[in-house]
Amino acid sequence: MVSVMATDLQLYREKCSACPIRHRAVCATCEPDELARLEAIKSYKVHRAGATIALEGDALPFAASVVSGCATLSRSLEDGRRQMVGLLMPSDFIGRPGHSTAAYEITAATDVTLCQFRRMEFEDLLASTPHLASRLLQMSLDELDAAREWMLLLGRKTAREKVASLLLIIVRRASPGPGPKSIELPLTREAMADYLGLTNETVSRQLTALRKDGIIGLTGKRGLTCDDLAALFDAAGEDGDGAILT
Amino acid sequence: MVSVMATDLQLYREKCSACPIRHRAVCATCEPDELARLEAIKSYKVHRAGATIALEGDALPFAASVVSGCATLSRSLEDGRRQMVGLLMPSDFIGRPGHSTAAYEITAATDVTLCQFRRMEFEDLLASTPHLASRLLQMSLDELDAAREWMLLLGRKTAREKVASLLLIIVRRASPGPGPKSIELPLTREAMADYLGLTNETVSRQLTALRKDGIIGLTGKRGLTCDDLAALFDAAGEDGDGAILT
DNA sequence: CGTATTATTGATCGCGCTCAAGACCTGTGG
DNA sequence: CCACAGGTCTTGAGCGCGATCAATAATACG
Repeated sequence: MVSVMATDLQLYREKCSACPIRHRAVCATCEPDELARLEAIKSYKVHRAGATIALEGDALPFAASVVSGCATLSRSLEDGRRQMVGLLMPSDFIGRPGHSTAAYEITAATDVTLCQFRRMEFEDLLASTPHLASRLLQMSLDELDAAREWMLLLGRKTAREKVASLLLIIVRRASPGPGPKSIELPLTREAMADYLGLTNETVSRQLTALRKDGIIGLTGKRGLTCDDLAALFDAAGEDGDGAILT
Repeated sequence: MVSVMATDLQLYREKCSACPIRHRAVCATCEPDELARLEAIKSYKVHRAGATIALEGDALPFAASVVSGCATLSRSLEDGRRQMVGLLMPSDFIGRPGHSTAAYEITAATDVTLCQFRRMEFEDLLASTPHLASRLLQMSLDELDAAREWMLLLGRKTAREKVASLLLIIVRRASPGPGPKSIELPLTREAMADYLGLTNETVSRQLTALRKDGIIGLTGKRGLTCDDLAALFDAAGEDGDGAILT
C-alpha cells in the first residue's frame, strides 16, 4: 500500500507522533519540544504519479520528508540523455540546506505524500537544533554511501547485474525482513533504465531473462515476486552473506 | 608543486593559521578557540605515492583533511572489478563520523600529506561545536552533489566525454582561474580508467584522440596542457557558460 | 470500443573491451 | 656508459554486449 488516506493526513497533521516515518526521517531524534517546532512549520502535500515536483535550477521554497510513495532525482545532458541520481522512498529527505534551488529534477514516480517544511524556518531550526543537524548529517552521509555504491554499479556491473541490484534495493526497502517477497514496482521500465544507465529495451530483456532463470516472477506490468533473495543477490554480483535476513 | 616541505609541516603543527587549507577545509569556519581544540588533537602524516591508507572495512582510528597531494576512494567487486568513487584533493575530508571503519579503500595517488584527528576526540568536538558540524554538513552535501554528477558521467557519457570531463575536473582544481593550463596529472592511466568506468587502453586512446584534435597537449607520461578550456568543456558534453573563468 | 502509453521481442550496428605486441621511461648494477 | 629489467603507456586486430531501429503486444483510459 503506497498511498496514504486523507483521513490519515489529518491525523499526522496534528500529531507527528502518529506519523509512519516518525522514527526514521530527519525528525527521528527530535525531542517533543523540537517536534512541536517542526509541527508549526510543516504541511502535507500530495503529488500525483508522473508529476514534476521541481525542475533542475527551480527555486525550491521548502525542504521535505517523503511520507509515502516514491520520488526520483535526475540530471540530464543538453541532448536529452538522462540519468537518475537518487531514488526517494518513505523517510528520505528532500532539499539542500544552504541552497535555495533544486540541483536535480524531482519527479513523483508514484503518488507521493510529502511532509514539507518552509525553507527559511527549517534552516533556522537546523541552526538552533543540534539533534536535527546531526540527524541530517547522518542521513546525508548515508546518501553519499548509497551514491557511491551506485557509482560501482554504473561503472562496472553488467546489464544483468544492474537490473538484479535495482530489484534488490526496491524489494528490500519495500518489504524488509526475511521470506518470499511480492511487491509492486514503483518505477516504469524507462525509469529503471534511467537509474541503471541502460535503455528500456535492455531492462526489459534482462527482466525476462531473470524470470526465465527462475530467479524472479513477473505479473502484469508492475508485479514482482522473489522467493529466493539469495539467488537475486547472486545475480547482482554481491554475496548477501551478512544480509540474508533482509 | 604537490608535496609539502618538512619545515612547512613544523610551521602548521604549531599554528593552523599558517595552514594552506585553513579557509577551505572542515575547520574553515572555526573560531580561534575552536581551532585551538582542533590543534590539540591533530597530527600530520605523509603517505607515499601508491601507499594504501586504509582497506575497505579496516578500522579507521582517525578523521583527516588532505593538506597536499591526491588520494582516491575506491570500491571493488569480488572478482576484482574496481570503481573509484572519490578523488580527494587538498581541503577534502576523510572519515565517516559515527562509523569506526573505512567504507572504501583509501589510496595515495601521489605523495599525500594528511592532517589527522583522533577519531573519538574529533567526534566529541563535532558534537559540541556547531561551527564544525555545519561545515561538515556543507562539505558532505557538496560531496553528494559531486557523486551524483559523476553518476551522470558513468551512466550516460561516452568514453571521449568521460576523459574530457575528468581532465576538466583535475585542471580546474589544480589551477583555478582563467588562462592556459599546464599541470601534472596526479593519476595513472589505470587510475583514470577506474574513475571513469573504462579500461586503461580506452583512456589512452581517447587522450591521444583529444591531442590529435588539438584540444589538449601531452608531454611525457604525466604532463598535460590545455590552452582552450572551452574546447575541453565542449568535448566533455557540457557548456562552460557560467564557468568560463574557472 | 478506439486511442495512447508502456512493455516485449527481433534484427542489426557500433562503441568500448579483450588480447596481444611493441614503445617508452626509470632505476639498478656491471 | 651501457645492458637489462620492470613498469607504464601506446597502438593494433577482432569480438561481444548493449544500443539502435523497428514491429508487435499488452494495458490503461475515455
